[in-house]
This record gives sequence, C-alpha cells and structure tokens, in this order.
Amino acid sequence: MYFAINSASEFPVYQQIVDQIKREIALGRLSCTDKIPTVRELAAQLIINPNTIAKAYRILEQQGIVVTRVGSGTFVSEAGSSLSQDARKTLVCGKLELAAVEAATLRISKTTVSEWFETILGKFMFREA
Amino acid sequence: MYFAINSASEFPVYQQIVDQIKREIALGRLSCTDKIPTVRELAAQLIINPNTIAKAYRILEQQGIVVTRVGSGTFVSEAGSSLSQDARKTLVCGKLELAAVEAATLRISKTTVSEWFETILGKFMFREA
Amino acid sequence: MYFAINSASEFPVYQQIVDQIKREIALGRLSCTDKIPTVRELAAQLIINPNTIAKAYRILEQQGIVVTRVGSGTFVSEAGSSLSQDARKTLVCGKLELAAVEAATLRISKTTVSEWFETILGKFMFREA
Amino acid sequence: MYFAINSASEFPVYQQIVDQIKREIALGRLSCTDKIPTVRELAAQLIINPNTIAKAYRILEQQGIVVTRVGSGTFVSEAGSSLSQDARKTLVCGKLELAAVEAATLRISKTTVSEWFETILGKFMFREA
DNA sequence: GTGGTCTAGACCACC
DNA sequence: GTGGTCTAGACCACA
Repeated sequence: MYFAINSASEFPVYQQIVDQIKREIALGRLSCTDKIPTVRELAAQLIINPNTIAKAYRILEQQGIVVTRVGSGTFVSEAGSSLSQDARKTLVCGKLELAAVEAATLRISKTTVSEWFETILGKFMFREA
Repeated sequence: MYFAINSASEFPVYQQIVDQIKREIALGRLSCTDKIPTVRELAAQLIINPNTIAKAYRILEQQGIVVTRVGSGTFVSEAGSSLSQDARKTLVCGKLELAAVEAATLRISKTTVSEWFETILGKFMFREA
Repeated sequence: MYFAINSASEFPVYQQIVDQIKREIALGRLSCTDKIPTVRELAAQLIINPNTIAKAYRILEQQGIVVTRVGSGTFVSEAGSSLSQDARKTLVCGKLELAAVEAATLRISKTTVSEWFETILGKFMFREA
Repeated sequence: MYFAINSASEFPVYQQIVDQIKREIALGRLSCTDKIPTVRELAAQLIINPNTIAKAYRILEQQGIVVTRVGSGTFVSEAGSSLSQDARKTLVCGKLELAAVEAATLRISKTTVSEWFETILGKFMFREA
C-alpha cells in the first residue's frame, strides 16, 4: 500500500489516512480480513508521527471499518456498518449534495457532472450489505 | 432566508454559512444580483459575531460568487468562476470521489447511489458557463 | 527578512505584508519550499496583531503562493496559480495600464517609462508556468 | 465621455472616476483647456451621489490635473505636475514594480509582459513636460 | 508550538 | 448605514 500524504492539504493528515484506507477497500485493493500495516510501520513509511496514524486507526475502528486484535494487528472488518439505512443515506446524500452544489456553482453542466460521477463509480467495488 | 447554524458541527460556522448560501443560489432561491442579508442583519439573526459572517462573505467574494458594494450591501454575482477547467474538475471530482467511497464503505449499491445523485442533481439549477 | 510596515500608508497593513512577501519571492530571495516566518514571530517583530499577519498569509495561500501546514508553519508553494490565462492577463494588464496612465499624466516620455520598466523586470525572476 | 463605473470593483467609485478621467487625458480624448462635465451632469449620467463626483474632482484638482473656475466649470489643466522628477519616478516605478511582481507571481514570461506593456504604451499619448 | 476559529469592540472609508 | 481594518484575547485542532 502506498499512501500519498499531502501535508499542505486542507484536510488534516489523519483524515487523509482514513480516507485513503477507505478508498483502498472500496477499490478492492484491500479485502475483508486483510491485515493493514501496523502503526509503527506506516509511521515509518510516511515519516509521520505515530500518534497521527493511531488517531486514524481509532476513527476507522469506531466506524466499524477495521478491527484491532491485540497482539496480532489491525484487520479489515467483515461486518458492515452498524448504522441504520437512514443514517447512511443522510451521510452519503450530504456529501453528494456538497459535490452537486460545487458543480452548480462552478457552472458545470448537469450531464458533465453525471458522466464524471459514473466514471468514478466504475472505479469502485460496490457490494450491497 | 433561514440558515441553520450548528455550532457543534465538525464544520466551522463560517463554512456552514458559505455552504448554505451556495446552496440557496444553486437551488435558484437566490438569483443573480439579489441582495443577501447585511453582515449585521445576519449576525443579529444567527446570534453570531459579525466578523464571522464577514469572513464567510469574504470567502464567497473570493470565489466570485458574490460581490460586495460598501455602503449598499452584498449581492449575488453574475460572473462565473475564473478557475481553469482543470481546477474545476479537480474540485468537483474530489468531492464526488469522497461521496463514492463513503457509499461503497457503507455497502450501498451502485444503482442506489446513482439514483440518489440524479435526484439531487434534479433539485439544483445548472447553467453552463 | 526585513519588512517595512507603514501604518500611515494608503494600503492596509495586511496588504503591505502580502506585497512584500510576493516581492521577496519574485526577487528570488525566497525560494520554493522555503519557510516564511511564523505568524507569531512576524507579529512580534513588526509589533502587529497576529490576526493581521494571519490574514495576509491566508490571502497568499488563497492565491496559491504559500502553503500552510498547521503545526509546522507556512512555506513558499511550488505550484503555480490556478487562474485561467485570460484572468492573468486581465490582472497584469490592469496594473500596467494604471502605471502607464500615471506616467503619461506626469508627462514622462514613453522611452523613459519603457527603460524604467525594463530595469525593473531585470530585478525579478521570471519563470514560465 | 462615457465612464464605466463598476460598483463591485475593489476600487472605490471616486477612484475609478479619477482614473478614468486621467485615462481620457492620456488617450488624447480630452485635451488641455477642454471642459469636463459638471458634477451634477456626471452624477446624473452615472446615477451616483454628487458628493462622490465632487470628491473625485477635488483629488484631480489637488494633483494639478484639472482646474475649477467658479462660475464656468472644470477644465483640463495646461500646467504639468508640480512634483519633482524624483517624486514622479517613485510614483511610476512603484506601480510598475507592483505590476512586475504580479506578473512574476503569475508565472508570465518576461517577454510576454514586455510586449503587453509596449502595446499599452502605444495606446497613450506621451508628451514630455 | 503551529495555525485556525470565534468573540468583543473600536475606528475608519465609502456612499 | 454599509462593509473593512485592526486589536486583544480565549480556546481549539493538529503534529
């Protein structure tokens, strides 16, 4: 796994790690029960404070995306999210709305945005719960 | 116009104001050359420091979304963004990807996300540059 | 780096800071990835409120001239502007026109202005995008 | 004379009027001893508060660019600026520097800026003092 | 220790 | 009356 951390980004480093691990999973490059790097390994690789990595893993664990087994490491969780269908829709639609508003504000045509989104969806693996 | 500010949100107050004004415009509830509330009006209504409102308006102005005329107020701009086509695509696709990853992580089917997005797009007014 | 702030100037303090940092970069005295003084350092040195320095840095960041990394400081950016070619030409030609009108008004000969400008251009480092 | 006032500009209205009258003179569209519109006329034409026009004329008079003869109106002055050669150079070179720094910052090549400036200079009438 | 957010309040420029 | 500038100071997020 190669992560690209942009310390100049508007997003904090721990958030970028969370997003990129989620992305690896969505892309199918990380599967259920796969082991993800230890905090120390990733910290060494990215030349980042281990506390920052630990914070990212803690968030992923709270969201049910990974599980940590003391003594053996951190693994991609098999279980789906524990959130209700409504809560999920709110989360996803909130982000979709922000993207749509951004596109409308930048005067991009509806068909163009729609095409861009289909292309992006094609890159990820979607499996129903 | 009624804005809902959530001071416990993960997003700062000024960002919420920026997003909600962009949304009003994208929804067509605010049109070109319409006047938006004065800094002091909105500050009084939301019980927020005027500087915070002013910061939101400044950001909107820098993005070319509103224009301010000292002495008369702040108005929705007619002009489009001055960003290059590439910069726009990067901005929008970044947000679309985050939404797509979120959906995949939450195990929502591709067709469902796609439908949600089409519904959302239908709510907004898109006009090409 | 020594900045000269003139609080009696027609230009606001934060603008003077923005202009002087741009100038340092254009002169080649600040290079890509160089660290510029921290907000608190510069505030202490110039005896100015830190918020005023922060405002200047925020503007520089919005123009893509510096990047800030919370926790480590503010650095000169490597990336170029994201403005369209037209927007750039409008910005620069607007300033050139004002200078030309000023020269004509003050009855300075065209060749003199031209020579002055060439001398000034010689002081700065120009690198195409 | 037709002035284009942009009330959304970063420059105040009175400044725009000052600049545009200087520009008309530099373009040769207003000559020495020509009468410029009365405050009331211009205020009516631009739909602007007469005080704003009066402020612009006051500034032009202070700079020796127009003279007001009570009872007959305001006229383009024949006399040149009363400023010393050094003061003039400082004024003009300050503006040229700002334009050069802007160009360098926007990564425009030196030859391009130089060409733009020559084109602009060609539009104006320069007469030595 | 870095910058970011928000508040409170004074003063100013513009119209 | 409009927004803009600047100050002073508290508190927070990030690394």
